[in-house]
Amino acid sequence: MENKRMRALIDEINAHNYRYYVLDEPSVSDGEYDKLYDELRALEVETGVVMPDSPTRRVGGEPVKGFLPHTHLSKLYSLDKCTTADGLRDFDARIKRTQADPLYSVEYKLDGLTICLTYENGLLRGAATRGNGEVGEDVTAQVMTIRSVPAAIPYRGLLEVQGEGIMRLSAFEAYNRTAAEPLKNARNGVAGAIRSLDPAVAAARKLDIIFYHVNYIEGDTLKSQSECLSFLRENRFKTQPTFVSGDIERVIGHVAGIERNKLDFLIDGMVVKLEDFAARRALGFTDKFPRWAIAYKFEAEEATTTLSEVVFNVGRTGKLTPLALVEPVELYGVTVRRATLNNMGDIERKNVRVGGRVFIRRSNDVIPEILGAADDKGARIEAPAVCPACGSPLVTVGAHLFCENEEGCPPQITGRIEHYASKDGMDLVGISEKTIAALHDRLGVRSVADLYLVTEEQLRGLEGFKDKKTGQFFRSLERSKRVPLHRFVHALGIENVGKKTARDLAAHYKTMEKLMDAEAAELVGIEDVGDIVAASVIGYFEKHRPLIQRLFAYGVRPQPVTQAESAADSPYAGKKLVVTGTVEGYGRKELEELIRGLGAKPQASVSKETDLLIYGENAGSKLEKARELAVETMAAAQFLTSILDRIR
DNA sequence: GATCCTCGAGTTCT
DNA sequence: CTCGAGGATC
Repeated sequence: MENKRMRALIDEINAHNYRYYVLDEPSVSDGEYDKLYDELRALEVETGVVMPDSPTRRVGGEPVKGFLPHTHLSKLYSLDKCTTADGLRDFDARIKRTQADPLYSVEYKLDGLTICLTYENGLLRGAATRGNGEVGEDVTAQVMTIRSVPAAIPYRGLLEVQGEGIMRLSAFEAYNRTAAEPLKNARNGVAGAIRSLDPAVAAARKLDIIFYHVNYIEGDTLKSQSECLSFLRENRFKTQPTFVSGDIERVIGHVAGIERNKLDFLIDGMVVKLEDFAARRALGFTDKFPRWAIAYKFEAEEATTTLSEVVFNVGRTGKLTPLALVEPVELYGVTVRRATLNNMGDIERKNVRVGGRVFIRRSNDVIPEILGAADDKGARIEAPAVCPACGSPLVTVGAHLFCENEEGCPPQITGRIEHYASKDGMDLVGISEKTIAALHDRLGVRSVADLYLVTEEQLRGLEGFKDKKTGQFFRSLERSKRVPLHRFVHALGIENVGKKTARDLAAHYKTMEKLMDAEAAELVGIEDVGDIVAASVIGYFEKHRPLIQRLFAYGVRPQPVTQAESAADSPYAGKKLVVTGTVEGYGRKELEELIRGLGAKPQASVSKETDLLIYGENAGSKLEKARELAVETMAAAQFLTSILDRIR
């Protein structure tokens, strides 16, 4: 009985919320609304039942301990961009090479935080940030506090929708009128709130969210952007008006006519997308961007400031990078004190001088960049004659200056150790930049091999190294002794050998011993390895064989990544997996082999014991059954992406 | 030899 | 993200 009344109350309150927060057409007085809400809350307390789409879940709840990773159902791409009308004309020309009469839809490029919502059976399952496009962070508790996010929708299938979380300027100003600590700008207002572990922060900022894309829908039933937007609206998502035209000149006119300062939210440009989905599919994607959309970005906010000094930093490769220190200046809410100047050529081109004024902006609103000189005052910037860190003579290679004192130049030594310890290298958790500096200065650590000679007694002598950090230090080093070969090769920091080339080399040679004896002819035979990379590899081992032998002596044994060994740390190890549907490029047998290779068990049918169902094209009853039994599911394409590292 | 794409290396601030 | 440069391709 109570349940029935609760259901009715929830539906009524959600309907009022929808009209108020999404349609902006209030339908009840505050008093009436509060009455319904209080009655619902009382019933929930009485029965101890809180339904999944209850509005009382929106108040924020307890702070969370940390963000869990969330894997998106399909990859979220970023957009290619341009800053001029000609950029849009080029885009139009590229499209017209393959599409006869393209139709474009144009919308605001909102300046906030991209958020991705997953719905299943009509209920909000979770919310995540964009992250790297494949894996984001689960921010469900934070996003739940946004009133325009529907807790329940009419559509029943599996759905992932994408929107931009924003803080309206009116909300931003209202917040700052009373806040103890005012926000610097509306964008930081959203990003900070969503990234705060305490959902109450998000609740207090009165955020909003506007949707523009269906990232995943069962059966791919949508045919165009306008259908996509109608679908979103029918399912109670807030959308923005779009401008549609097939004439790029009209698109340019529309974009030029936008009056940013009349809007109640921040935008940093306009997005032009191909309207028709079949046309989009025909164009496809580059590695990073869809070929069927482009972001036209407005000029970034610029400021002028005084360049007070130029210092030269030395990196792990010995490369000197000029860094401009400027009078602190506010740009998009953060105080900028430094900006890179890349190289001497860059300084010449920009004609900047110490003591003179310079134009500065944050490129892509993130990394500070000096655009050029704003006056002709100040003193010329001279290239240093010797290394600022060690006093050695310098050489010029291409556009850059280098210090060749590999063994005796402190920033080069610590830089190499930092690279070795980095996440993509040996992943020495707890051996940070600071720790490495202390090891270098206080304990005389001069190479990555020296790390393994540090004693507990020595470490405890350093500031801040009590039980916890000391334990972590030695555990990290111990763990590193069984690192996969490709990570070890990357960690060495061989010139021109990064993550991808390290992987290729490891896959080809299988063991460190064979790689160390590699010959030029064979190296060049490997795809994407040419004369220069081959010479780097051979040169490295000629010089550093003793270092590697020391590492071997201390117990470092890089592991060839065979299937059996990759299984141990596979996230799928020991899990029961079922495959359904067809997967392009893979036979059923091959997939089963792949699954075994991950240390998982392939099964024929879905049961409640199943850990994960992987579905390809034309998936049928197994997928339905998995949903019924609440078995986790994953698109085949995504599964394959997630194990890319382990296939070779 | 020019052009496109991809990779490596270095980049700021909170 | 941006730059410069290596590799592949025509």
